[in-house]
Amino acid sequence: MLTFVEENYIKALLHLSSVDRAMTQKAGVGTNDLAAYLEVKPSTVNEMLKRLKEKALVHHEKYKKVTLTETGEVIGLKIIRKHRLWETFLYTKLEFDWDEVHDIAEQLEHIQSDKLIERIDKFLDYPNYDPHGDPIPNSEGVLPKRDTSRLSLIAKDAACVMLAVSDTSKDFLQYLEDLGIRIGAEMTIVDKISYDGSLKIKKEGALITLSKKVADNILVGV
Amino acid sequence: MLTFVEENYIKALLHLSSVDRAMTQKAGVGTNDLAAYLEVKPSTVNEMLKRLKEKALVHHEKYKKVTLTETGEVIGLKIIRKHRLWETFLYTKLEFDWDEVHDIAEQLEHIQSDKLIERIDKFLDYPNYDPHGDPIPNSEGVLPKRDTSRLSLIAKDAACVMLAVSDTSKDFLQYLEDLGIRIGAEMTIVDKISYDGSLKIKKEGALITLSKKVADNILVGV
DNA sequence: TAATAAAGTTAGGTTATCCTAACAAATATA
DNA sequence: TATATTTGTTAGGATAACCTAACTTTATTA
Repeated sequence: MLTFVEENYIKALLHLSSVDRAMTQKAGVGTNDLAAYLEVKPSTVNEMLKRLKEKALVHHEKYKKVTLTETGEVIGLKIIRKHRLWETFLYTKLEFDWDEVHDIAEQLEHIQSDKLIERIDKFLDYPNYDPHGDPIPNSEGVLPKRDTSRLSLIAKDAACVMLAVSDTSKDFLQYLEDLGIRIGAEMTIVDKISYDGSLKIKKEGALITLSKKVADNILVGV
Repeated sequence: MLTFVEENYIKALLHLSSVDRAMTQKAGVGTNDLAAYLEVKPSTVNEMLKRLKEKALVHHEKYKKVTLTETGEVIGLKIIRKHRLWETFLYTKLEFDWDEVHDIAEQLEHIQSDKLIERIDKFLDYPNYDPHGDPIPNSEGVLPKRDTSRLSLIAKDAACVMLAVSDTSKDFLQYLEDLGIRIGAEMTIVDKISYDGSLKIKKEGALITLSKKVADNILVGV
């Protein structure tokens, strides 16, 4: 049985290594990056890594990068599963907004009961994606797969549909909400400004201008 | 903000002092009793009481009994409210059995979000009693009141309806389940055996014999 | 490649929560 | 009421998770 804090380290490692994996090939995570992400000091991380290594949840050699073991990754995926199922529950059953669910799910994801999470899954009718469009691992830890692309990379005049966001900060989510941009929205790229990478889209007849930063964090399918 | 453990001490104090209050007048709780209930050593309790006193949650003087302050009691009632609402959620929405809900609710009751608990309350349509018949404090901490009596104290030939249990152990709850005795069941006392205090009841035409211990833990209304 | 900067580690300290063992006060009983 | 028993407290120690400060290794760059 892992502590609350140990679970957070595992989850952080999974998060940081898949962020990485998207660009490079599976580099492992640095002590400092992990410390920054968890908002603790590197020495604290070091100590914890020692413990996680003893528990065979991470690979770690002095002065090298950290990676999760097979076991560590399975545990991490289970926590992600719980987090995303709870978010979905809060959003669909309790009518929370999509920018409110993350913080509460951060707490709920640590509840220990396999039976509970399977019942929640059933209660929600086995959803594949959470309110931010993130995939929910099934009970075996397998993620549903689908192709997504950053909106900023879509060609001019192409049509696409919004599938997910890659930033779940309140600021960003509330901004999208204000613009009426939500998951499932269909849009067409009307223009791309090469100067600053911003783009103009058409959604339900309306024209909207989005900065590159915003367009980078919107994931779409074609 | 209280820690998980501090919350458990408050809840234990509330529980032990209301158990007491039922018999005497409001005696306060002893260090040893609290330690036994929480399954820690008296010295640990002592240390914690010092901290809770600093936070103005308990009254405590050396070698005397402990009582909750006004603030402490309000906090305790809030935790009880959360516990019982979660139990009700698990029972009515996720189809858990009444002997399964307690352990999971012990974890869920520590989730910090007023909005969440109010939404759960609404989702359940503002229940007054949990699956064991225990009253759920409202958002002001006020308990719904009603008269109950131990089944063991009901007169021969009297009819009554089961309202609650005063023991929520798995053993007891499963035994009642097996006997088909559940909340809302109507029954009549057919016979009382003075030798051992056991009694014979009639429920839906069937005769059932209950030990004094069992009858003590069934709460009924007339 | 040598110097500097960045990243990672170690040593020693703090707090919350637990423990055991020894002691003190209060209560029960002979 | 004197003694024994129960109840409550104190002292000192352990572990998890954090910290700062000093140090070592690796990476960068002049």
